[in-house]
Amino acid sequence: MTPFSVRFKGGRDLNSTDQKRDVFVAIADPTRRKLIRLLAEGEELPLHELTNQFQMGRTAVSKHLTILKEAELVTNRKIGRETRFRLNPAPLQEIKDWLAFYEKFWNERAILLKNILEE
Amino acid sequence: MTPFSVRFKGGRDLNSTDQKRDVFVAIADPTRRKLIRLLAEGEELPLHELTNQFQMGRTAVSKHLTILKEAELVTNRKIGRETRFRLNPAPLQEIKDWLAFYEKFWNERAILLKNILEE
DNA sequence: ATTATACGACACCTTTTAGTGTCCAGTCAA
DNA sequence: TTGACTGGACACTAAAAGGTGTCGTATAAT
Repeated sequence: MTPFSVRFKGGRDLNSTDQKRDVFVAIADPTRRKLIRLLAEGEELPLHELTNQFQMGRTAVSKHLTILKEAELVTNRKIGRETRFRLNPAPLQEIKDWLAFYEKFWNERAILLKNILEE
Repeated sequence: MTPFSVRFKGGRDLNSTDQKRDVFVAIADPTRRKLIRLLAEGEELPLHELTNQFQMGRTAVSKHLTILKEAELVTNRKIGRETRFRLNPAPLQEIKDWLAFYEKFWNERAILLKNILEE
């Protein structure tokens, strides 16, 4: 193991580990959904303040935030000694689009059920 | 009366060990999303036919279907020697509701961005 | 009656996930 | 300057996830 293992996956630009996470995976974890909720309400929050809202340690929360960041659901910047996080809801659009496709199926189903009941 | 179990939102339901899976987790896996897609298009499909659509073995597909079933996204019944699966899109409503809450945030954000651009 | 198909139930393996604790470096406050 | 916050970077671990192969048993086909 090299001390600084640089791994670009597909010719990514920039320095940081831009792992490109699946949004579906990102929102699958309840802790991460709670983080999203907190950031939606709290505008911009530092790590330690977010950590206060959980029973787990700072490291764990930080990791969750990293995953959210990789899914681009969150951005962060350093202010003094703290790192403040902000929600970016845009990637949720993908979920919405995915759902939209199936919406017609549960409408069809509802109509079907209604017809059956009317017989 | 349908031969397979009818389910309601909060109500208890019939025989099996209903593990109650998180819908968010259920849709996090791409294989399971593809299964949902196939079942949406295919009405009612047996396991072996679903398995044909993947490179993995039958056992793996079956496990994914179990998870979908535990999330109540899928129902199944035995016809002769085959087990046929059917989509139940209803639980997707939970995802939709969850998204709806954040929709206002990305609208606010869009408005904010628009205002900035107009300056 | 025999053979092929479909699938549940296991046992098993590897990788990922979600958490921990420790160490070190900036930053702020006294 | 000293000392307390804040958090990044590891190293490590237990459990869950996602696969595999095999065996036994209904069912269907010949």
